Amino acid sequence: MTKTKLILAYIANDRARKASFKKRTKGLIKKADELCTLCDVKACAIIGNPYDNEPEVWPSNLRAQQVISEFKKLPEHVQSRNKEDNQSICQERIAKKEGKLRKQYMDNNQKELTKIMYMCLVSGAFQNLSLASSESLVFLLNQNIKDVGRRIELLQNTLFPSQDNVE
Amino acid sequence: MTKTKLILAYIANDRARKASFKKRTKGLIKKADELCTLCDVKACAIIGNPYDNEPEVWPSNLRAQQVISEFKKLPEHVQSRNKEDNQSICQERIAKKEGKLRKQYMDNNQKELTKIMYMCLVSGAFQNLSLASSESLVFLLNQNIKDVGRRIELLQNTLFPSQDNVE
DNA sequence: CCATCTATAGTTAGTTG
DNA sequence: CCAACTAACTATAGATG
Repeated sequence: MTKTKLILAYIANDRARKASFKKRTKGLIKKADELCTLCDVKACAIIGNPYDNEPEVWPSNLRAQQVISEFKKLPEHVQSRNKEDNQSICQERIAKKEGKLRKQYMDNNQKELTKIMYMCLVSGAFQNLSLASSESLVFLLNQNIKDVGRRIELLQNTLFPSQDNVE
Repeated sequence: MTKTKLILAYIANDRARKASFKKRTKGLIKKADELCTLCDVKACAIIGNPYDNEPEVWPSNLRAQQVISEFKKLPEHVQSRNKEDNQSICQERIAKKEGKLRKQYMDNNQKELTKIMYMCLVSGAFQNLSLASSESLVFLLNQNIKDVGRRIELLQNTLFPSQDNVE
């Protein structure tokens, strides 16, 4: 990331990949250290090192082992939540996410239409629109016209205030 | 970090600490994901979660276990490097770092002197300097004078070039 | 290979709804 | 509690020595 926007994909170039690995591993460990200091949590990380036989182990071999052994005690807890509960919690979450997704769809749709509208206004070419797009577009244009009307009214009130409109 | 500069210390405020924990844990996992994608490495992380019985385990419980079990196979390798080697490698590194440290000291010293020099020039008060500082200062001033001399020469050659100096 | 630099992308503390 | 926002911050790709 940076100089050029990050493309999140395997870096084919060997040099670049190695450089990235070193920098990012260092950065990751720094972040982990910060988290530990700021929030006083126990944590560990193991990062396979393609350029060395030994993986990067943080915060230290020993402490990692300790965290891991605590972690291994847990699987029972995980299963102690009964399945019904898990299912209902999941479904709740799914519903919530779906709600957000729908909202996104609508936003996207709105933006798409706005784009089409501007393109039409610039090119003057309205003939290639589908009926559905046309109808949506009419709606959008009407909305914009209303917005402009409101804006004009507001400006008139600001520039030439009457006693009714200004305190 | 941000809005206010990060103070790397335990966050006493409960709300702030929890907020920080959530944001940073998310950020950390994102970074780890990126590292995996970009460099194709195997890795795992376990982060104790003070607000939940279960720790954050990344990339998944199962994959973490796999990475850990591979990691556990390694201690032999670690020890297969004989101690002599380890020691000499360490000493090499220490020597290198010490070299850098000395360089830093010298740089610092130089900067300190430059600061003193400017303060003296501004205030005109040279009487409070130790002998050592005075000697260093004289050296520094002579260097600066030489630098200025070279600069003058360079400028003269640029402004009034003679055949000898310009191609 | 490593260190340093710089511009830009990304992260996040604090705030607000 | 969560999501969104913004203003500071930090991280890092790419270039250079």
